[in-house]
Amino acid sequence: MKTAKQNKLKKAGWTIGSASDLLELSAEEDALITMKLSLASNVKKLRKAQNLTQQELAEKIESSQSRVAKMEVADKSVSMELFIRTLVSLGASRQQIGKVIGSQSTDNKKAALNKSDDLLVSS
Amino acid sequence: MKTAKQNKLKKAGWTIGSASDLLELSAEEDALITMKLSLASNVKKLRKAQNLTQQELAEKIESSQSRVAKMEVADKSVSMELFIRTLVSLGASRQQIGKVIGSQSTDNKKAALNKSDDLLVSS
DNA sequence: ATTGATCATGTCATTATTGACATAATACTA
DNA sequence: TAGTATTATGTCAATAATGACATGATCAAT
Repeated sequence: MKTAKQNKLKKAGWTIGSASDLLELSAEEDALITMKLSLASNVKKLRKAQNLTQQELAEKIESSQSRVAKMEVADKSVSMELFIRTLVSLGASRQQIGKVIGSQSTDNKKAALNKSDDLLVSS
Repeated sequence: MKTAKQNKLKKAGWTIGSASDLLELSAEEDALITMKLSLASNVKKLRKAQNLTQQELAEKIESSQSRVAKMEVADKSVSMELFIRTLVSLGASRQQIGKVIGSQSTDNKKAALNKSDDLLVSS
């Protein structure tokens, strides 16, 4: 329960903010970070499901490959705004995005979208 | 189906972006805006449910009364990030926030949170 | 009507987020 | 072994979002 999420976070540039000794998250920080991790893994999942390269997705959303990469590793420099705009561009509905935000990313592999639904193909 | 949402949007500073003659939203713009409208109305709803003034909420989230006001009218200058941080501060769970994002705001009165649940009291 | 409390709107300097670029690291294929 | 495609990381100038402040607008209650 310790280093699983935390390594990933330190790597992505997150400083586990305010509290005590080291690496203790407030419930609120945790909620935000959990959301971003889930958004990140779902961006990657949807991109791959549509056989897009990061470069191609970048063009679709009028951004750059490097920013897409940062998204997918949940770099702290990427905002909710960008995550969500990207998922929308990938064809995710509000409802699906809602689910992504409300669920865990299962930290590595298993994406949060499609726990019951399955992959959308979009426009 | 025309001026209901659109007046509110123009007032909040939204320029109905790219497309044709006037006031036509792309599906993607619409999704984003719908999310923000729903977030906005739920911030207001939760704040009131906890009998907080905008000023008090502002202190809680370390912001200002004016920014809270802008949130609640879905001003275009407020980001997803702030909406979500605010709801979290008001005690909303990821799941609840997910629901808010996935549902309509019913444009005026009826908030999206608690379609089945009901008001949370938080910390 | 006047006051007092609350909410709305405009502006601005500071900070955060952005796309772009370079370049490193990691696959994948031959 | 390369060689090529794809993804990761660092940096930075440009833009967007922020909190703060001033000032209006609304609404009660007396």
